[in-house]
Amino acid sequence: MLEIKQLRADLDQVTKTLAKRGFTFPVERFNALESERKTVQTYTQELQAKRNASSKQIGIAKSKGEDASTILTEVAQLGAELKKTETQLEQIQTELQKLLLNIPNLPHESAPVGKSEEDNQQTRLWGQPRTFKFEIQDHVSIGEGLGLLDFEAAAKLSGARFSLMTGSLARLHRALTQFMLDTHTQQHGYVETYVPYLVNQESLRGTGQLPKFEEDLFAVNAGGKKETEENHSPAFHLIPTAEVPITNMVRDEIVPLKSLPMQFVAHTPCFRSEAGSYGRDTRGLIRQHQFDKVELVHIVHPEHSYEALENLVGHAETILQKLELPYRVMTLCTGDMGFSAAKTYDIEVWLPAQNTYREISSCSNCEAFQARRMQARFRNEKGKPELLHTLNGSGLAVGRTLVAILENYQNADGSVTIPAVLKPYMNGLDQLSKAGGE
RNA sequence: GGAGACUUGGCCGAGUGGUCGAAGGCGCUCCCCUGCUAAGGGAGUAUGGGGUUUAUAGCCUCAUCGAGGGUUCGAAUCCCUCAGUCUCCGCCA
Repeated sequence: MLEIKQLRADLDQVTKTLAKRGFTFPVERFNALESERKTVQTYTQELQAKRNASSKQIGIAKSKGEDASTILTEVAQLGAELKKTETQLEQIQTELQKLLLNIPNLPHESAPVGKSEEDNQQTRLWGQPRTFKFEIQDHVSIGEGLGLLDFEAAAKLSGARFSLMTGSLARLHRALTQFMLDTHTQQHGYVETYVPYLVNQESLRGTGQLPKFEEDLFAVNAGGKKETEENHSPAFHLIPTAEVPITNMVRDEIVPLKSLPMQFVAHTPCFRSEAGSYGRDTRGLIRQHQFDKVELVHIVHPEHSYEALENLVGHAETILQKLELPYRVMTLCTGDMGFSAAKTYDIEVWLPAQNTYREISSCSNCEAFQARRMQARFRNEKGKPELLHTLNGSGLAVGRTLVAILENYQNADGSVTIPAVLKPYMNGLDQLSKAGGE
């Protein structure tokens, strides 16, 4: 959410900046609502002040044993008018709030201006894609060939966009998350957290998934219960990323200055409906309704958030470097960034079978955008509450990392070499092979 | 699932219809006193919004005592709904 004061003071600039990401700010509607709000609010508050003063008079009079009936009848007449104008004010503010909640964050000035994916800028390139002397397979053929990956079974259990892994492949998946968590907690100073996978609407509004992106989520109700009657909304949503529960830890909090910066890491499953991506990445593990991710979140002082963003990306990159997987870092252009982000780096890993780099991590500085929605603050140097800056990034998407390992570490005989850093997590196993089904 | 108790400011805790945004205590900040320490004295100490303003200064004002609704001229106090916490019983991994 943007600061309404900024909109009032500098609407032109805001509109221009938002245009960079292809968003058209509803200027006329905003101005109309704002001026209406101002009149109605001022009037309402005048009436309220009058009522409060008179009620106080009545109290004083009664305590002295005097007669208060004159004032009483006077105030009684205020009632209806007040109720009317209060209702009106509430409606206007709801409308304004709705408008504000649907406006994306302002892109940072360092974000390259552009329309789509095409305009993203390559910022770093690491590692050299391996050259294969044999006909390579994609991760689906490799996994299925080894008898460790079964999409048919997954489809039977749940449907499309689910997967089932068994034996050493399932273990490799687990090994990856352990390795990531250990690296981040032991080498990068993150606090490990275990979080709820079902969250309420306030949390989703806080990080920006609601109200605009409800169709991307899975909604959940307690057994037998339908949507609650009042607002027709489900009790919970499954988290689309651990960013939601972790970041919302500071919602409605004023944290002491000395507790900053905070760095949290959590491993969770993520659930996404993938509405609007029909037909895209239908094969394999790339785009699933359920996938695991190790998520990194920073809660920081506003002055240090861009420094924190660089660190965050670096932490995610470390994982790929240790796994010796080639990747590149892309700075997303204004048109390709997510709703809440002011600046985003994507890390893309090399996938030989697709002969391209694919997103495996997305690291964003949301500045105060989420904090303002969440009322997440800290007590600054002057002792005043001030909005925090929040950042999040994948470190990394586990399923896609698994895909990258299968494809980059594949051998001519269909086996897959286990990356050196993962061996300790695999009980010393060297490779995934048909016999290695455990 | 059943029965009961409860939810007030950073913390503890008073407050059952009226000058209550809220006594008192602790903590914290500043000042004074005491040559250190201990003790003592004084002042201050919630958050969000609106108006005014060059101003995140000041002034005026509104809202907030778990959340939402209601009764009333007036609600922390009364009524309803929901959420959460605690105790006991049942069930369960």
